[in-house]
Amino acid sequence: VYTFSTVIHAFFKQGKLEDAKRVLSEMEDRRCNPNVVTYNTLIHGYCKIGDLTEAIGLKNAMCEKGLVPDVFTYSALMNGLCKVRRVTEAREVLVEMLEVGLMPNEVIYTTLIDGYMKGGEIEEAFKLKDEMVVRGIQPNVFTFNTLIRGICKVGKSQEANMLLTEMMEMGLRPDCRTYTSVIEGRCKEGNMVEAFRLLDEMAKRNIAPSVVTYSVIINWLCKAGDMERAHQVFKQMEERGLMPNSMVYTTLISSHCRQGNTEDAFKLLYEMVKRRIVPD
RNA sequence: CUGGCAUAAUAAGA
Repeated sequence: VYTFSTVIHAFFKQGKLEDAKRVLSEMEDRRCNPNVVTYNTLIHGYCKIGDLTEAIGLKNAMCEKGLVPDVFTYSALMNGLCKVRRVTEAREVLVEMLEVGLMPNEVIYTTLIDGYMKGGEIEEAFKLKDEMVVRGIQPNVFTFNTLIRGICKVGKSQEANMLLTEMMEMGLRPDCRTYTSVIEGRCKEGNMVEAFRLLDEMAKRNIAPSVVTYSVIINWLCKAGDMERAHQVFKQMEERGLMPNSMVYTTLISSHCRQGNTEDAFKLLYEMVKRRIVPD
């Protein structure tokens, strides 16, 4: 069962839905009964491709076979529902969990919080954070990153800083994603000085910026029309040994195009092709 | 009965 489940997972990761299905039927042919993990893997796979009908069907099927859904089952389903903007239904799944006596964990709550945040229901997201604490579930770095990204998106950097402080007081170490969100929040306000100060602060705290961190800064410099500094940061990124990806190139290329500078745009396109970075 | 191995959540462009 372990082997089959692993193979199904691998196929889903590559988007090979048909192959995953074939493995499942082979399992059944060999009377190797799928267990909770097998079902969770399938449910997660269907959720990722947005096929909630199939995912929900599988959850019902496993119940009919006498298998009991666990937190993995519920979180996969909730995440799937959230990603297709069916947050209310995701919430109902949480209610169902509680009804059957399953204790939600920080993953469950973070999933829902993210669903509400991305749906613009910020107040509800924070209510859930309080609710999890009341239940004795500690928010973790994922939870804080989700909250911080959400409020940064709506331009509340001050509140983001308060959350940053709060998480550190809890003994949680902000990571690269935490900073990337906060940096984008500052960029969005047009406060590049603070954005660069935060990049510096990361270095001091030994938190390595990623390609995404740099791409956020590059993107906002481009938006401001400051191509010169955008390229400086691009260079800095490469000097740190980070390989630019197609997203970073797209940011620069489209910005050059908008400025009517097709020459530099093509230069970059050739450069990325030469470096075996596939344009998308 | 105890333990181990497979499955779930967070950041950027067009």
